[in-house]
Parts: sequence; C-alpha cells; structure tokens
Amino acid sequence: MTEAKSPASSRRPLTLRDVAEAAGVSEMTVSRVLRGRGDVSEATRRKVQDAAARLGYVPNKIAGALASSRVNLVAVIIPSLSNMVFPEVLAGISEVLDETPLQPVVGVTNYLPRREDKVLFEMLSWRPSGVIIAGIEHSDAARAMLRSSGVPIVEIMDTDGEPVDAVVGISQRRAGREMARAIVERGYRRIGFLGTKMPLDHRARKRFEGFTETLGKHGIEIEDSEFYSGGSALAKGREMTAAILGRSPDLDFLYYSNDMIGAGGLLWCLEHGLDVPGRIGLAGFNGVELLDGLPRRLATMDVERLETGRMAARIIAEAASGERPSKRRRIELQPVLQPGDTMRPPRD
Amino acid sequence: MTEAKSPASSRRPLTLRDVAEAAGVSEMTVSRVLRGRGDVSEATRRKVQDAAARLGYVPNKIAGALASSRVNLVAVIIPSLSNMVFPEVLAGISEVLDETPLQPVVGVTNYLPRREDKVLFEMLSWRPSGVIIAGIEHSDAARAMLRSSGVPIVEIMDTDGEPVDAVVGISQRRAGREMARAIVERGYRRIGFLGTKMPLDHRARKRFEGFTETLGKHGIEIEDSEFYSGGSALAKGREMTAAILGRSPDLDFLYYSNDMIGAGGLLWCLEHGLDVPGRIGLAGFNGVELLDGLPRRLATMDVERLETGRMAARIIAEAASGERPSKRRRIELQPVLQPGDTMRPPRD
DNA sequence: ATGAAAGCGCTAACAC
DNA sequence: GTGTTAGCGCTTTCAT
Repeated sequence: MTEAKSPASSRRPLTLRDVAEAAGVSEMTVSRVLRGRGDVSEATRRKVQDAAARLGYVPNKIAGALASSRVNLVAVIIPSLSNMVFPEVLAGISEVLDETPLQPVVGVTNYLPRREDKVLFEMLSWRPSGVIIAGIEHSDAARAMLRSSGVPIVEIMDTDGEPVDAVVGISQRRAGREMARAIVERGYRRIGFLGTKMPLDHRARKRFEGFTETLGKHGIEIEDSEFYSGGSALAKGREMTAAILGRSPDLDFLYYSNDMIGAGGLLWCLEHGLDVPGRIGLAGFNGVELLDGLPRRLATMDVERLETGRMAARIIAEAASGERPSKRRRIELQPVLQPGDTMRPPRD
Repeated sequence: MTEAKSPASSRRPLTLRDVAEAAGVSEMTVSRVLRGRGDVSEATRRKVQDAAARLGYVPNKIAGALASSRVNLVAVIIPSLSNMVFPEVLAGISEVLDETPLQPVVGVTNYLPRREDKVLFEMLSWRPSGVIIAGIEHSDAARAMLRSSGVPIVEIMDTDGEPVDAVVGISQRRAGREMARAIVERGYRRIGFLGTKMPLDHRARKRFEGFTETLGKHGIEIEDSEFYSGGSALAKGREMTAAILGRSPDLDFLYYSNDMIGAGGLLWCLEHGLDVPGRIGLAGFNGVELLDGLPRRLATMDVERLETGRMAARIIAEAASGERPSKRRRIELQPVLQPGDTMRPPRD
C-alpha cells in the first residue's frame, strides 16, 4: 500500500488555529485543553482532543515558551559520555526529573574550557529552567554567564571551591586523602600512581593532590608514575602496569586514577602471578559496576554518582516549582572506600 | 572580593533592545551584527560587539527560532546511555554536526515504546531540523509523527524493515546469520546462546532470528540458552556461563548477545581452565573497545557505530543546508567479523 | 548601510 | 466556560 499524500504531510506544520477550526472553538480553548489548564466543559474538551489527535497536532513549544517565558528544559553540561561516570549521574538526574515537567538536555564539553563556554552559551540561549554543570572550575566568562542567567545553577562532583550557586558532590581532595590513608594504614609504603594525561581534568588533579598530601604527612613520596591518553583504558591499564613494574619492581601498591585502568592492571598482575594483595595492592577510583565481574573485586572509592545526580535535579526541580530555595546550597557527599580484594586488611 | 550586585544580575534577561540602546543603534542592526548577516560598517559592528560583550548579552534563541522558523537542533533518540554502543554513535553524530551550525539533542527511551512516543513528541514540539532515531520499529503513532514532521528522519542501526525516510546501519538479521556461518565453518556444532531478557530490543531479537535461521540450514539447533536482565553485565556473563555449562557441559560454543557478558564468560572459562578456543569457542557482539584489554581478544562482530553516526548526521546536515536530498536514502553497512582469539580458524 | 513595520504561534490577562 | 486582545523577543521584508 502506497502512502497517500494525506493532508497531514503538507509541509506546513499544524497550528493551534488549525485545531481550533477543526473543533469549532477558539484557539484559546484549544490551548487550555491541550495544557489541561482552566475550566473547559467535558464536551468541548473531547471535541478538541479528538480534533488534535485526528490531525496529528504537535504543539509548537517555541511559540509556547516565548509567550509564557517558561521553558521546561534543564541544561546538563558534562565533559564526556564515554566515561561511564557521567551517564550514571545523568541517570540520577533523569530519575528525578521524570517526576516533573522538566526535561534534561545534555551538552558535552570534552573537557575543553572553550567548548564548555560555547555549550553553556548555546544552552543558556534556550533559556532553560536550570543548569547542572560538572565541576566547579569554569572560565570567568562561564561564571559570569551562569551568574547572570537568573536560573538555579548546580555545580556537581567537586566541592573544593566556591560555587556560583549550589553544589553537590564529594571533595575530590578528600577522596584522594582518604585513599592515601587507607593505603598507609594497610602497611603499603612504596607507591606508584597511574593516571590520565589530562591537565584539564581538575577532579583527577585534586584527587592526586590530596593523595600526595596525605602520603607526605606520613613521610612517603610517590616512587613512580605513569600517564596515558586515549585508547582502550583496560589495555592501557595493562601496558602501564607492565611498564611501571618493569621500571620499579619494588612497588608494593598501585593507585589508578580510574577503575578501568585499574581493572587492566589487576588482570595483568594476576596473569603474571603476582600475589595480590600480599605482595602488591591495587586500587582504582569510582566504584563502577563493571568491577563486579572481575576475578577479584578491585579496591575503589565509590562517589555516589546516582545520588549526586538525584540531589542536583531535586534542587533545580524545587526552584522551578516555585518553592523558596532550600537552605542546602552545599551538599557534600562522602566518598566510600570499598576495599574489595586487592588491599590487605588494616594493621592495628 | 564580594560580588557586587551588578546590573547584569538583575532578574530580567537582556534583550536585543538593551544592547541596541547601549550601542546607540537600532535593534535590527544589532541583530545583523550578532548573526553576521547583511552589510554593517566596521565601526558599528565594533560598537555593537563591545556593547553585547560588556553587558553579557545572551541571545534568546526561542524568539529567534519563532521569528525565523529555523531551529538548529537535531533530535537524537536512543534507548539507553549505559550501553556503550549508543554514546559511540553519538560521538559520530557530534563529530559531523560540529562542523555545522546544528546541535544534537539527546532523548533516551529505555527501550520503552511508550517513552519513545513521548520523547519523540516532546522533541518534535521543539521543531528540530532533523531526527535521528535508533531502530526501525516504532509505534504507529511514532511513525505518523515522524512522517508528518516535515523534517528529514534517519533511522539507524537496523535496516531490516521499511524506514519512514532514510536509514543507516547494518542488517541485524544478517549479522546473526554471518556469526552463525562463521561458527559452523569453524567446526563448532553444539551451540549455546546467552542474551538479555529484552523482548523490546528488536535488534537483539533479529540477530537471534538470523542466527538460528542459518544454524537451521546446517541442521543445527541451539542446545541451550540463558537470559538475564539488570545488574553488572560482566558479572552476569560469568554467572550465566557457569549455569549453562553446568547444565550442558558438552556445549562447544557460546554466543553472547553483547561483548560485556561475553567478556565475563571468557574470564570464567579461563579461570576454570577450559581450552578456549579448542574445547569451546566464544563470541560476543559489537566490537567494543573494552575488549582490547582482556586476556584474550573475544571474537565479536563490529558494527561500525561511529560511521553509522557520521553518515546519519551527514544526511541531516545536507538536508538542513538546503542541498537537494542525496539519492542514498538507504545505507547498509557491513558487519565485520573479528575472530579474535576465541574461535579456532575455519576448516577448509 | 541602517531603520520601521509586521508578524512568527502561542499564552496571560481580562472581558463576557 | 469561552472569547478577545495584546504582546513574548526576535527576524523578515521593505523602505530609505
């Protein structure tokens, strides 16, 4: 059966007026029915709904938004989608916004400040009801845009600094410090660090700073380190582990800046018969679900990504629904050490 | 330094008129400068740009879009962000759209037709310049909306069916058939299948149908199967592998519906000392980068996700830039078998 | 090279 | 309960 050239396929999209004429009422009445606002008699309501459905009317939110100056979009700005951390935060955001009329719109910056500025500018030009943005480090321009946007802003995943408005997440420095403490408590002393070559990843940098700071207090310095960029993180974890242990075979702990390279390192160590966690301990960062299926559970630090997303979304949703802003503008979640099977127990 | 209550932080967002007044020209001139259209003298151009920058003016795209009936958004509708396949397609889309004025806007359906209808409706109500949507199976309502939207539509990742407009991807049935052929050619005969419990994942279903169809032609039936839902795919892969081999120890090949559970299965087999690929062969599906770091490279079928995204985006970009639509409305990419190390070589 | 007028499709506010 | 009027902040079109 060939598609008949139905009227619906004419190039001009339908307007309220079309529905109004088809239903024999005013545009205003159609508008009320379609938004479920105001009093409309059951009879006209049905007439209108029938007409709209029959014609296949899709409202024009552009016009609606302009007229009402209400836009049910929440800008969500994150550095990447390929690091599973961010989709998980997004899941938390969606979960909460699904209960509201708000909708998330995602922008990706690839960790580039320039792109962040641009993405933010683009999104703000759609006049969203709120902004959730990863990190607390932004260009002056970005901070100015956020400040003068007039909508609620939630910076997430890093509380080390001054937020523009609200902030939800963990202290990355503290996460680094706590991991260092856990390692030292467990008697490891010769420590290697493996991470990404990403000067622009402020969260990784702060973790590293916190980590070295606490080691320093115990008179320990990182003995060797390896950095990578690009490629399959699992494979890189293997390569880097081989390289660092080739150079510095006496290391007794390897701290990886993310779970994926940590998993690669774990596989390498097991294949090479190293005694984990006796001879050498391993830890990653993030607590990604993936780890559950590894031969041993890699030690890691869970950062409550889902909850971060949820709380950020709640702040926006509250503000958008006109509630007076809650007092809690700064929510610091606690990173939770999961020692898994790749760290020996603490000495007492 | 405390933030002074600058005029910019007044609650009313700036309009063109504000910039026009500040620059001492008409709104129209400001509009021209900001869009880089029409002839404006260098002098006024500078005046306007200065004023806009100084005030921190962010244009209102809602008003602009309504006036020009041009919206530089491309709706991208996918089932999930946690299956890495989709972020990769998105990366291909972004790569191409970054060279154009177009911007992707992502909607996630969680594999639910209801949600797909809703997300599509919401996105169409913003009058995007095009739609890229995963799959070729949609509700009647969704197909009607797509058809009457008046914008270019590209359905991706599955070519087995009648697209509304254009389609880019692989034939999932064919991918299933080719995997079956490869397995049979390599002398495996007692085959188990492990997959997701997702009646709504049409692509997985079609692959399965193609798979069994080709096996059938060789007089082979699947001997046993396992299905899962939820949880860590890697862990599930292990569990299911243990379960299926516990029940049916004579299986000599396991076909997993995705690489993640395949990887879990591979780890399990290696830990239990099974001879892979001699005693038992394994294969997954998708060709995810993750696999590079596994102890052995899992056999898989690469489906060119990046390229799929790129080509879909190109079709939209062409149409949006007013070029007459290219003839290629149906682009079938070829799934590529990557035998890795978990299938023995074909018998000749 | 610049400006003035009209209107995009809808909703707020007010009449009836 | 329903209709009318006047914009929302831009861009299009046409005049100068």
